[in-house]
Amino acid sequence: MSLTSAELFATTQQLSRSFFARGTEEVARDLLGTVLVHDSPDGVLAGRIVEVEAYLGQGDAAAHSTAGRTERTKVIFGPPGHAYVYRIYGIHHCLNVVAEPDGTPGCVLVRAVQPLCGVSTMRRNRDSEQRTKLTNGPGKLTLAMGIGMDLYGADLTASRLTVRLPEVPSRLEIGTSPRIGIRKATQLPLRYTIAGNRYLSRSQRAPATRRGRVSPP
DNA sequence: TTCACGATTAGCT
DNA sequence: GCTAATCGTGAAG
Repeated sequence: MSLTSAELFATTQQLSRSFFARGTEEVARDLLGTVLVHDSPDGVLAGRIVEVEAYLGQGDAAAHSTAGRTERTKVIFGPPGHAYVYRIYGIHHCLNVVAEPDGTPGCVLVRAVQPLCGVSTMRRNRDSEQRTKLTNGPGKLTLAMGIGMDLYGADLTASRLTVRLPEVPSRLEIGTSPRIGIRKATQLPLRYTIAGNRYLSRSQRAPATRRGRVSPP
């Protein structure tokens, strides 16, 4: 289903800072079902968040913040509700939502959304037709929605990039599984999905199939 | 200055 | 299942 931007704004409300100023895992789960909105030069682009991953500030070897505060990761250590955007493999961008109170690291990777607004623009941005494959991956959704490094640090409670809560809440069955594509801390169950949603990056994944040494018997 | 690497994707076999 | 594409970041020299 598609919405006009007027319908979108009429049926959702802006999330406040306090929503993001909580534990990363809690924020991650609660982001499912909310709507990511980019008021872009090409019009309003929006998608319902259906898949996320939590990256913890402590005890999580896979999190970028584990190496400490750097130029790239400084926003993760700052106030919650801001965008951590980074480039991966020199090719794609990934979007994270900063969680936890100011000074405490923690963020949530947005891995997939369900297109709601501006679908024709998303098709053009992605040079792809099939609706379910426009935004079903972290690199795909940023391209489809026109999200790049210019939005690094953007305030998700008041900027061109925001997150909004549907006024009519829906009951969600939340799936939990290990995170995808990482080399470290591969077993932690920090990936959350809206179970059975058609717009997920993968419906299910077997336990890490990364190449590497297998311990001898 | 150099260098290894990665929270991905598309297009193969 | 396998791999190329492609480059900013950050640590080391």
